[in-house]
Parts: sequence; structure tokens; C-alpha cells
Amino acid sequence: MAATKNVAERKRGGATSTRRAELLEIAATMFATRGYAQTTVRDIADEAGILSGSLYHHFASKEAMLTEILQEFMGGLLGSTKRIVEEGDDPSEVIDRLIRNSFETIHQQRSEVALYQNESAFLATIPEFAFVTKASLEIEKAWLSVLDAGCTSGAFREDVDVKLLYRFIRDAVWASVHWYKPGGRLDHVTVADQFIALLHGGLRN
Amino acid sequence: MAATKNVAERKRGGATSTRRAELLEIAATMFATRGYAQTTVRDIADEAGILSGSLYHHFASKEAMLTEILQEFMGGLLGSTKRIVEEGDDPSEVIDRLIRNSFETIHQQRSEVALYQNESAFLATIPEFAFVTKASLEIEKAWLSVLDAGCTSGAFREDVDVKLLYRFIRDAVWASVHWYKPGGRLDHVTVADQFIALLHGGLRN
Amino acid sequence: MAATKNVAERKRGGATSTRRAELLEIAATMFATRGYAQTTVRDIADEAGILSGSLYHHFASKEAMLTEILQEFMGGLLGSTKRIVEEGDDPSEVIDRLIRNSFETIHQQRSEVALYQNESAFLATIPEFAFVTKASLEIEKAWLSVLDAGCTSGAFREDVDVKLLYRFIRDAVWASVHWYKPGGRLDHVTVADQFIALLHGGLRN
Amino acid sequence: MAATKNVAERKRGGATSTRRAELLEIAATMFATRGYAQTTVRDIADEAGILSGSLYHHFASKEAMLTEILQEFMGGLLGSTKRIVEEGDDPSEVIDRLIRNSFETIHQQRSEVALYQNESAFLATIPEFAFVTKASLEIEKAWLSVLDAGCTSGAFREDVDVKLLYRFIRDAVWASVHWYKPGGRLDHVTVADQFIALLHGGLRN
DNA sequence: GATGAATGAGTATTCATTCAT
DNA sequence: GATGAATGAATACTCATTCAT
Repeated sequence: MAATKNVAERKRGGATSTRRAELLEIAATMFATRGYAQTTVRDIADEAGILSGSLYHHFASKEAMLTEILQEFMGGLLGSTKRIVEEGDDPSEVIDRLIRNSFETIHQQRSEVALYQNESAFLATIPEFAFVTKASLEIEKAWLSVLDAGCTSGAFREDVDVKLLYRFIRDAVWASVHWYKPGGRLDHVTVADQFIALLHGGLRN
Repeated sequence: MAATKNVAERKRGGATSTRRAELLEIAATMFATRGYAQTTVRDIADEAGILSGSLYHHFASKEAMLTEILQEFMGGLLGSTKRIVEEGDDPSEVIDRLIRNSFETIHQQRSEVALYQNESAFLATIPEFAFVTKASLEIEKAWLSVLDAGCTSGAFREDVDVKLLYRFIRDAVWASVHWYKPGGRLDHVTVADQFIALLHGGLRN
Repeated sequence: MAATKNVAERKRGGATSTRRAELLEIAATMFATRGYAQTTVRDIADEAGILSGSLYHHFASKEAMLTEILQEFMGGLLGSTKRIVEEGDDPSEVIDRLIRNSFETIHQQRSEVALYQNESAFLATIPEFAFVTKASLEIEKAWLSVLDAGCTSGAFREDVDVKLLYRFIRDAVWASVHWYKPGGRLDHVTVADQFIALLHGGLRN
Repeated sequence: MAATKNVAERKRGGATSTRRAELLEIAATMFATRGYAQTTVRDIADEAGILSGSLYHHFASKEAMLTEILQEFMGGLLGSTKRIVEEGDDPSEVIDRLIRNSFETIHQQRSEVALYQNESAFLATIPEFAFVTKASLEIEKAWLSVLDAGCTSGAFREDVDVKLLYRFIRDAVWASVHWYKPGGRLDHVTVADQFIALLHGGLRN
């Protein structure tokens, strides 16, 4: 039956990328849940129903799989971040949109976000993954530009260090990937709403 | 039986436990920086200036080292958390003290905090480390009791889910272990001050 | 049955055998430069611009390629050697012609000679390649008959063991494949001339 | 029984190097007979009676074993070569001594010589083994200085290119490692004698 | 307390080969 | 003739752990 499916897909033209994409999906999920180093090539192959050696027909190495996953993810996130910042006007509204975009990303790309959250420290030490750190910094720059604008315009409080501000928001938002369950009590839009409310107004009643 | 022996040694205090403490310190630092799974017994032994096999005179296994490190850490954190909650009265003040205590802990036990942050997901899957999850839940319970009290008393806003509230605070606070550098631009007291200010008043000017 | 098919194809001549020859040429060059075991089927296929699996339309196995290359080479060398020995008369002249023929072969079939030089020890251990050892021995017999004749006729010195004599000549001549560069400072005819001069007259002035 | 042996040796002080030396001996023999790439770490371990992983207690890698073997061998050969050239006076006599030294080396370090003969082309392509090529070149320089001196003094014929001369001698001599069997019909001294006779006087009677 | 040698199970990767399409 | 996916066996190397000395 897998064969029939492939035939259909091959006719559509996306033959090559189909199998690769499937395997990358599996790899991403496993990397996210057990950690990159703790996931063996055999784990991935088992899940895909092939032998571990056969993975090397599709990817040059385990690292190459990680690279491909992260490159697409970081690229997408950086793109959406920049777009929101460039298209927006009011700092407060832009921040809200960035936050909503983050929770949306957590909702739709759970594995990739978790993977990034768990491994970024490790990746930062490997030259081949410099692109991850680079993208992170560009994203930070985009956020900081908005926060700076908000402070300058008087919309945001100025007694808190902007970099600190960014880190608190970033960490609180992205860490939610560890506890957020799609289909759970709170959906990602509600979570975003509540976070935004808390952030703007503070804890005080 | 290893346990009885250890107890005996601990009671003797002196040289033996000093060496143990040294080794645990080294292990904690390495576990924190490279990750538990990525740290080899040989790494630790090398750093301690002995052969890897010799470590087994002090500890039953690599896991035993991790257990010992986390048991002490979780015990201490749970203790201080409970003490603050019990001794305090005003929810707002108690929350502040809990936050300050967290940043203080990050400052003084960086390795242990980082270790806990990095490995807790992995540890949650291992029965032997159930005590970690258990302590985490007790700590959560203590925080939630304070937040609940604050909401009930009208001190804290009530439109945000309390559990969500706790998670946002917890994640923003503890994640700072990844970027906080002692002796850096901002000391841990300032960081705590600013976080508290932001939390209470919100971003809005 | 693969054999019959190949025979059939060979008789057709044309495109099929041309492609085979091309592939064998590529294989021979790679076997010679990196060694048989170190050359992967994929290396050969890459160089030929096809996928590794496709090579199996032309050859039954990697070993079959080696067999075909060596069979042709050993056959040719044995043939020319025998011809020279049979057609010649004066031992000294025949030896010279054999030597010139060797250097000519090195010049024109560098890959095959290098391949044979590098792998003959390994091949000697494999039953399938007994034909290589057999041809080598026949070539040796041909040379020895000439050297023996020269000793008997008084043309060559008799104080040196004939087998030893043969080996020294053979090794000095064929090893030149490792340093001889066509188009270099010395062409193969000059090299042959100088070797012959040295061999006959010796080092002494 | 191996244990008792080790104890005895340990008392002599050569404990560490003893086991290493044994393993290197085994490795050298296997590298020489099957080739470096064709010898598996498991082959060596099997022969040593341990598991393959245990080899890594003694050596960092398979390559490290090869390095150690070749470093000692090349060092020794370069040393003896230089000594003979420096101590000698008459070119003809020095050449003889160099040749005798080579056959002596083949006799006493068969594995190392065979290894060097078989792998030097491959090693030349690996930066880590540049020391091998370097030593080879220094040895060549030493030989060439003697051959040059002989040509200048009129002792040796001048119509043959000196570099060519060197290569013919070198290849004929060292290639004998492939057929020389200690304890065979001809001992290494006789082989050396006959080669020297042939070299000086030539084939002509 | 420490050494040094070894175990054994695992880990990423390689590669000749097969085969349906 | 060629592709693309897969096999299966092997390969170098890792590492927590054991144990006699």
C-alpha cells in the first residue's frame, strides 16, 4: 500500500522529496522527544520501517538530517519574524503579533521548536551549526528593534533593561513547548491571549 | 550495602566525604555544561586526575552521581521554597521572595540548576528519578498556593489561568540560568528586581 | 549464463561493448590509483555518470570487472612475452627486447600494470584469480629459459642464481610504474635504454 | 599464565610498553600481510586474544597503531642509512654497506618493510603520514650523495641518470621483501652478495 | 584509594548487491 | 539501460562497568 501511495505521489512530481520529507518528519519527532544525541540512527530507521544503513541512501549523515530540519525551521521563523516587524507599525501591536506567531509556531511545529530549545546550547558549540546561532541573533535583533521603539515612543516602561525584557519574554514563550499539549485544556490562541494580557498589564490587579 | 557504607563514611566526615564532594562538584559542572549523557565517566575522572575505573570506589555508578547531586539540590530548593511560603504572609511579598530565592539559587548553584533545567524532561522518564518530578510538583504546589491566595485576596489579577501564570514565571526565571553570567553586566539581585518590577507592573508604561 | 550473454554482446560489437570498454577503462584507472578494495562501485559509477546499481547491467560484480581487466592484461603480456622469446635467438638480444616490451607496456597500460603490481599479492590468495598467478609463472618460465640459455652459452655471468637474477630484473623494471610519468623528463625508451645499459655493463666504470 | 608473565615483566619495569609492543607486533604482521585497510581492528584483537574494543585502551585508533609502527621503522632506517653514509669513505664500499643494510633490514623487520612497501603510495596522500614521505626523501638524498660522489670520482659509470640508478637499485632491493623467506634456500647475506656482484659487474660475462 | 587491562553492548557509517519500476 | 530504494553484513570506535593487583 505504501507502494501505491508512492506511485501516486511520484506522478505528481514530488517523488524524491516525499520519502525524504517522511524520514525528516520522523527524525524531527525523535530528536525532539529523546534529544539528538540520544536518538540513534537505528531508532529513526526502525520507526521508518527500514534498516539503519538504508537511511544513508537519503541523507549523508545523522547530522545532515538535523541540519536540514533546522535550516528549514530557522529560515521559516526568521522570515515570519522579519515580515511581522517590517509590516507592523505600532510597537505594542507588533509585539503581540510576534508573540502570537511564536505560540502558533509552537502549535504547528512542536518537534522543531522543542528540538531547537533543547539543542541550541549544544549546537552553538559546533561550527557547522553556526547558522542556527546566526538566525537566533537576527531574530533577537528584530524583537529588540520593536521593544526599543516601544520604549522610545513611551508605550513601554523604560526602567527595565530591554535585553532582559526580551529574554524574559522569549524564555517564557518558547519554554511553553515543554508543557503545551495541542488539544489540551487551553488552546494556543488562549495561551497567547493570556500571556499577552499578563505581559502588558502585569500581575497586579 | 553501598548505602550503609556511604552513611558510615559521611558520619566520619573528613577526607572521604571531602573527596566525594569534590568529585560531585566536578561531575555537576560537566553534566551541566555538556549534558549528562554526553559526559563520560572518563571525562569526570580526567578532570579529577584519576582513572575512570577509580571513580567506582566513590560511587556505584554514573547515575548514582547524578542522583546524589539532584537529591541534594532538589531537597534544598524544596526546603527553601516551603520555608518562604510558610513564613510569609502577604502573597505579593511571598512571590517576590520566591523569585529572589530562585535567582539567588541560579547564582549560587548554577551547575545544579542548569543540570536540572536540561535533564528534567529526560529524568521524568526514568523511575529512579521520580523523586525529581515529585519535588518539582511539591514546589509547584507551594507556588500555586501563594498565587491562589493572591487571586483570592484580590491582589493579583484573576483573568489569567493560575497554572499558566506559574509556568510563565517559572520558565522565565529558571531559563535565565542559560544566559546569566556571574560578574557580568547585571548581577542576580538586579535581574531579580527588574523581573519583579516587570511582573507586577507589566510592560505598559 | 551471464557468460553466454556477454559473448553474444561482444559479437555484436558496437555500442554495447564500447560502453563496457569505457566502464572497464574507468574501473582500471581507479583500481590502479586507489587500490581495488578502496575503490567503491559507487566511485566507478559516479565517474561514469550513472548510479552504482546500474553498473550491474554491464558486469555481474565488482570482482568481475577486475577479472576482465586482468584477464585481458595478463593474456596480452603473456602473449607478447612468449612471442619475443620464441622469435628471438640471441639471449642477450631477447632479454633486451623483453625489457623494452615491459617498459612499453608500462607506458601504454599504466593502470593495468599498477593494478597488477599493487594487487597481485592479494589476488594470489583468491582462487578465482589463480589465472593471474598462473600467467605470472608462465612469464617467469619464459624469462628463465632465456636467462638460462644466456648462462649456458657463456653470454651471461654464472655466479648469480638465475632465479634471483630474474627477480631483480623483474622488480626493478615493473616497479618503475610507480614513478614513471609519461611526458616527464625521461621517456620510456630512454628509461629502457639506461636500464639495459646498467644491467649489461654494471655500475662499475 | 599470561598474568604471571606480566607480573614478571612489570617488575622489570617494562610493564606498559610490553603489552603495547606485543599488540604493535601483531598489528604490524597483519598490516603487512593483508594490507592496512584490509586488516580490521577485530582481526588484530582476535589475534591478541582480546575484544576489538579493548584495543582502544592501548591505542587511540587503528591509524595510531600504524603511525607508531612506521615512526619507529622509518626513524631506524633513516638513522642507519645516515650513519653508514657519514662513516663511510669510498662510494663503492658505502653503496655495498647500504645494500647489505637494506637486506639485513628486510631480514629482521620483514613486516615493517612489507608494510612500508605496500602502503607508502597510500600514505603519501594522507597529511598525518607526511613524516613517512619526508624520511623517504632524506634516505634518497643520502643514497644520491653517495652515487653522485661515485660518479664524480670516476668509480661509477656516468652514462646513466643518477636518480634512475637509485630507483632501480632501491626497487630491486626492497621488492625482495615479497619473495624473501628467512630460512629459505638463500639467506639474506647471500642474496645481498649476489645483488652487489650483479650491480657492480653487470650481467655480461 | 588507585591502576591498568579488559568486557560487552552499542553507535554511526560504509558498501556490494538486489530488484521493482 | 537506468533509477531509486532498500538490504545485510561489516567496520572503526565509544563507553559504563568490572576486577585482579
